[in-house]
Amino acid sequence: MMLMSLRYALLGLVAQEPSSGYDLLGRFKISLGQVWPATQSQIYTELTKLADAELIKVSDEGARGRKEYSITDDGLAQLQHWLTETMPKRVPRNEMLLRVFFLGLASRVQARAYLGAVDEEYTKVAQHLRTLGEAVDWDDSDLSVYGRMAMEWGERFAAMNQEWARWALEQIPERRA
Amino acid sequence: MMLMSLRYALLGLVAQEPSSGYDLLGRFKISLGQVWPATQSQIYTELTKLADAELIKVSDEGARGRKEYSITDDGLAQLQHWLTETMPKRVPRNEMLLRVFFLGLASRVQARAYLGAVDEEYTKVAQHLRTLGEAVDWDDSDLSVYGRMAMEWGERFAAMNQEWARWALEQIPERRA
DNA sequence: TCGTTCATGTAAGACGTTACATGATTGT
DNA sequence: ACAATCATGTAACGTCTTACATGAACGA
Repeated sequence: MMLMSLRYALLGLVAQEPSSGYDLLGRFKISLGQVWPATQSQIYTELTKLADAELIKVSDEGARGRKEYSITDDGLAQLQHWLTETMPKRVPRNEMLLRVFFLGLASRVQARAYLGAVDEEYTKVAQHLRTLGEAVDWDDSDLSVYGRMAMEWGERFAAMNQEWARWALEQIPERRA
Repeated sequence: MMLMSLRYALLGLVAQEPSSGYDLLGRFKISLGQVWPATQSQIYTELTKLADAELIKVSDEGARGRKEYSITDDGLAQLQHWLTETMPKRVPRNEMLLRVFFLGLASRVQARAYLGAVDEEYTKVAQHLRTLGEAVDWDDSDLSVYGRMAMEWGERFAAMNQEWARWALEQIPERRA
């Protein structure tokens, strides 16, 4: 069984609101792209496939060749199946942790520098998310509720990484014991 | 600039200890694979490329066509550059969170079931990591120190996800307010 | 008119997964 | 003898990234 998460990401966005490829590109840039990145190339290619499979259909055509897609009944059914009947099975890749495995090949100073950089990085992410969260005015719509949930996860993830990085730094004494 | 994390994962493992493809496959299965999965096919293909690029070399040949690789000076230099001079730039994909974005398309009952399943899933992961951590006897070698660091990250990550899932459940009242 | 934004599409290549294929060695 | 394990390699296909290519419409 193939995974095709991008497929469901697009199906989900189109289900929330009929959109063109260009619209979707923007929505990936500002929100979804932090959770499931996709390039312009990928989006247009997948939209064509989705339309061929009749999971979405062109519901409107506008200026400059704009094609607005809407979800079909079939598409909605598949989306809901994915959402409620399946669970993620891929082990997520983590490049930051991959380096930790090999930190023994660098000096203590370098290892400490790395962990310090991780701490700093997530401090920035945390700040960025806080700013973003304050800029949005959340209401009690589904989009707000679940959007905030994703945002909260991001904040907790950033905090967890910071705390871990600081803890990890303490495991490597600056000078040999 | 290409990313090639698998390349560095293999370089790192070979640097820690000269290994055959088969050896590496085992090490991915028990530890690294939780952070950076790789299949048998990928490992053998990449080892050939690495040897062609002279970042590793065949240092021993054994029974059954076994080829043991060791890292070269060039390979070690590139590995250390990656380790100390570069930082991850990819946005990690998160299929679990992707679904959260679209939970508004399911019923409250289904949304709650999903978050409950996330909680359960990470409870299992947490237990598994605890068991694993107790089974290993950690010493004060680099491999132990940094291995434990990665393990600690996993435990904190699992705990964070559990706490988040429980918090998220509270955001969706069982009955309409 | 001229730069920016809107808008779509394709090609090449890197990276990842699944499946197929083969055979030697070891232990019972 | 036979099963399990050790050991390597390739093919096909799917997914992702980078780059190329084109042009209409809008606003200053």
